[in-house]
Amino acid sequence: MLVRDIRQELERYRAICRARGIPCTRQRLAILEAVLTRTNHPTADEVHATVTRRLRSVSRPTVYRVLEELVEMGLIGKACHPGKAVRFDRRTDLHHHLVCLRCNSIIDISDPRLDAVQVPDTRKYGFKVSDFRVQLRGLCTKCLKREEEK
Amino acid sequence: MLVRDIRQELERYRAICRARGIPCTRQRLAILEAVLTRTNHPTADEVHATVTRRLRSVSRPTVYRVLEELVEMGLIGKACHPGKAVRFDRRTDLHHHLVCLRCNSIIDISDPRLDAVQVPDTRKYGFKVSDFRVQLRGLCTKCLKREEEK
DNA sequence: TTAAGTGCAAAAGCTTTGCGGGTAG
DNA sequence: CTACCCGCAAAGCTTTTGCACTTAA
Repeated sequence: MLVRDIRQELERYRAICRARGIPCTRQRLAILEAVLTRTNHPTADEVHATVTRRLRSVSRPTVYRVLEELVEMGLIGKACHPGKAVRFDRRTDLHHHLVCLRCNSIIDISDPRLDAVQVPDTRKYGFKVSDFRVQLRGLCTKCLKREEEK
Repeated sequence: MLVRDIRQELERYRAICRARGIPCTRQRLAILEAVLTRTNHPTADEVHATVTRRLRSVSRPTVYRVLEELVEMGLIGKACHPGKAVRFDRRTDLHHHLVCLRCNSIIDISDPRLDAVQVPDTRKYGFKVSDFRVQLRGLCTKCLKREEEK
């Protein structure tokens, strides 16, 4: 993500906070910036590590609380993955994922043909679809290499 | 899954164990059966609860170990989801998921149009795709209802 | 018989909660 | 000034590890 776009997102966040009467603290801004700056799909703990590099003594509970709040606000998303720690996604627009079944890492991909998926009727499940992701599952470079070494 | 199919899968498991010289214990059979019998996508803990109903005193570590082993063998899969506890999937064939972003529940769906997704070239990422899932994300019946009540 | 599997206990890893002091508006 | 946020500590879940005993083949 470009520095310009990150600034813009942070400004948008400030506006939303003002509108809702939520205090826009240094911690909140640093946490959002940490997610937007990353190119992968970090866990809460990884975000915490990034944030504390700049702003010492931001606590883990605050990171968890704020990340959840940012998801609620729709500024970031949660990524679907096969592992155990929740992973966050700086992108909320239509895009897709390469998911490594060995190390659970996720890589973003964009492809117009994947965007063109026809969402089927899910009314019989009582389920309301808001968006979709195509997950291409397999092995990433690292895990592939380790596999070959065996 | 039909009782007949479950029997068949268990038999297949026995054969694989024999071939590999792995002891086919009561615990292993009970754990595989527990996953195959469920219609949802249980966590390891939920599998443990199901198993201990029949076979008292199967330990949690055993459930975790065996589930991982079954995934390695390709008899069951892991489901991608936005939550924190790993979820298992009795189906390993091509199918897709409705994923609730509120409660992380997963519902299987089959749709020929979703199966027809054209997998793009991922060589530039060094990533080897083995299969794919389309994840339709949104809110399940329960969470939708709770949302309306607010 | 014997190699491997299992249960137990404990530790490690991830996430949430409650509360008193601190701070943005 | 005041309501809300934050850090701390502690608890709660989820998963893994090491070891001695048991068991399938």
